[in-house]
Amino acid sequence: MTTRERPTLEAVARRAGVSRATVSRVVNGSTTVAVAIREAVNRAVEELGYVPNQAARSLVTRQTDSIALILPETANRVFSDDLFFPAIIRGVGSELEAADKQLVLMMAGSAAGYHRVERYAVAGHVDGVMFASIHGADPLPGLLARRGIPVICSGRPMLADPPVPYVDVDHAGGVAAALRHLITSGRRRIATIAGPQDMVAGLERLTGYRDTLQAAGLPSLVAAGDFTRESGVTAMRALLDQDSDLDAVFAASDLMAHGALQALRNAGRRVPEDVAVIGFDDFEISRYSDPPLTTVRQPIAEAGRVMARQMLRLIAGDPEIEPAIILPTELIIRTSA
Amino acid sequence: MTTRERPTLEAVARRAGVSRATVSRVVNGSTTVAVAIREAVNRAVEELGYVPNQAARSLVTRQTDSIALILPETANRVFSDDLFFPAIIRGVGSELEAADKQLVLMMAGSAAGYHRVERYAVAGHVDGVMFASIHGADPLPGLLARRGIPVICSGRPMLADPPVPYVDVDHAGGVAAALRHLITSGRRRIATIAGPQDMVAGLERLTGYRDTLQAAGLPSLVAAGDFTRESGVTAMRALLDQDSDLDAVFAASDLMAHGALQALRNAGRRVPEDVAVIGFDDFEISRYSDPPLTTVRQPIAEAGRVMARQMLRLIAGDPEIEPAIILPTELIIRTSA
DNA sequence: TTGTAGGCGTTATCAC
DNA sequence: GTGATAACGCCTACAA
Repeated sequence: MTTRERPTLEAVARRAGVSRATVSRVVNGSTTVAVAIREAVNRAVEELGYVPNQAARSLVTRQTDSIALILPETANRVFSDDLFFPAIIRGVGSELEAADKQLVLMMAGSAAGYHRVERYAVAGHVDGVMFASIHGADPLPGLLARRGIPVICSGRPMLADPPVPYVDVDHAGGVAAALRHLITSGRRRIATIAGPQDMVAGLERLTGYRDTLQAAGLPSLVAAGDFTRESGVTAMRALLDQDSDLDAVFAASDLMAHGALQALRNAGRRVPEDVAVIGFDDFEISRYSDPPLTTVRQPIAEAGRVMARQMLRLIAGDPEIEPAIILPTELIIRTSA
Repeated sequence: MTTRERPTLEAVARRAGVSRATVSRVVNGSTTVAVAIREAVNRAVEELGYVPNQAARSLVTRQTDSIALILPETANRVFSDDLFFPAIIRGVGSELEAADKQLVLMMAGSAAGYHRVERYAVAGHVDGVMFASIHGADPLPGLLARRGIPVICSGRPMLADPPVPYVDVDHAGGVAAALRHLITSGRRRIATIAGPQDMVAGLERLTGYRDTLQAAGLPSLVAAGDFTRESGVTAMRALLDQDSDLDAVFAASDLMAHGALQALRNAGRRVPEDVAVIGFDDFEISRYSDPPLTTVRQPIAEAGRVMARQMLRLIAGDPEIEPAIILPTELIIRTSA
């Protein structure tokens, strides 16, 4: 390991025969430097392999050019086979890359991790913080915002002392479209597998289900899930126990829908002949399920992109950040319903 | 947004009626501070909500307590439905969390992104750099190592000017076990869907296939893939075109195996009756495929954990880092073969 | 257009 | 034990 001493501005200046200030100007792209000198400096930078020390730089500029994305989950949940996080990371990443900002991903599943994240952000390690999802009345977004740190949430924060701008999708509209499709095709005993009720996405999809069925004068039947495939299997079994004649299920996530498909198959039900199934997400794999899944598509990657864009505006000091942006959802009809 | 001024050491010192040096000692947990003073300082820290400025701190300590994990792919590839990256991130993340280090994930798919990553690391933003996978003769690991930055790779780097320590799995052993299983169960026309040949994982699995078949005196039949499901579909079709009587396929990744299952079904072949299929990875979803996939399990998350552990030792200055650690693979027999 | 000099917030080396 | 004080490497008025 060649622990070569890292050259400083000073070293470059000496080599180029100019002052530190001039080197700094060239490095930062100032236009008020004579061409000859600029070239001499650039040559010296090249020869020495000079790269500015980030700590020294941000000590004075108070900027780091990197932005955090908080995943308030354990690594195990974030990167299991749930494709929500990957999609949002993809969206955020592409947008920040275009802006030449560095994305700093942070998993904050444990209490310790949570605290580390807070300190990390407050310590000025990043210029802003985005939240990929929010559990319950999470105090962190408000806390950081109060510290003067730019914050944007994906998903409406349930609590936000200083209101934090957010990006979300139209849960209610998507659910309503799904249920209308089921009702129109003659289904009358429509159950749901709900998502976790400490998350806005889980709450709003369940509310949408209840409201729509009530308006249609149909009974509702609810089983609890947590967005995972396993919980879908369990919930589907519970639903069949409660009403063996149900003819449709709306699952609040694609993974739970896949679990439901599996449980239905094991119970000897045909999909969609006996029971129609609709999910929510439209992950890639839902095109390959057996049968291919009818589902509500939510533009997760797009939400990530929009969130990153809002963050960049916030950091740039744009005073007119929309307090909320709601992206549309769309029913994708395949075979399962 | 309450842009409250961030308190400094100075402010805390004034409030507690001590010097900056003493506050620094307390904050950093020095034991040589009188109890009464320590408490006074802690109170002041609490009241002011003081958090050390990371830039100032690392300017002098030359440490950041964060470690980068480079994903040399576009965000689209990293977080598609390929579960390799999530697994390695999970492993690395859990280990670093335990060590109270911050994991900084960086996607470096584009040339620009690649360059940004290099600068980011050289600028001293992180204490060390891990590579999640390596394409071809990637110069970056060696380049960073030459700069004196601690580097660990997952997967043997093909090029490493100063040799870089790495963690990998036993590709050859896994492939051999898979092929032995096929041969033992009577298969004689065993094809393979190879992975990308610019990656060690792709290379070694193909080599393992060729060597084992040759030793068994069986013919080999190879189609190229790139680890994705789609490439698996295409490759399987090509293989059937070349030898419609083949009776087994070894795919170098689970996703390609899934693609192969799909293509075989579409071609009217039964699995495993007509054609046996074996994959490589053992992702969660492979337990749910139709039929459940026989596959070579590689301990990806464990590789991530080991890699992180080596990195921590490297940073701590441990002089005895193993140049290579190879983790075992295991054949998981399900239904497809 | 270029150079000088002060300061960003910490840590660490000294005396006291 | 505690307090001055000098770095750490860079940016940026301000002067020249």
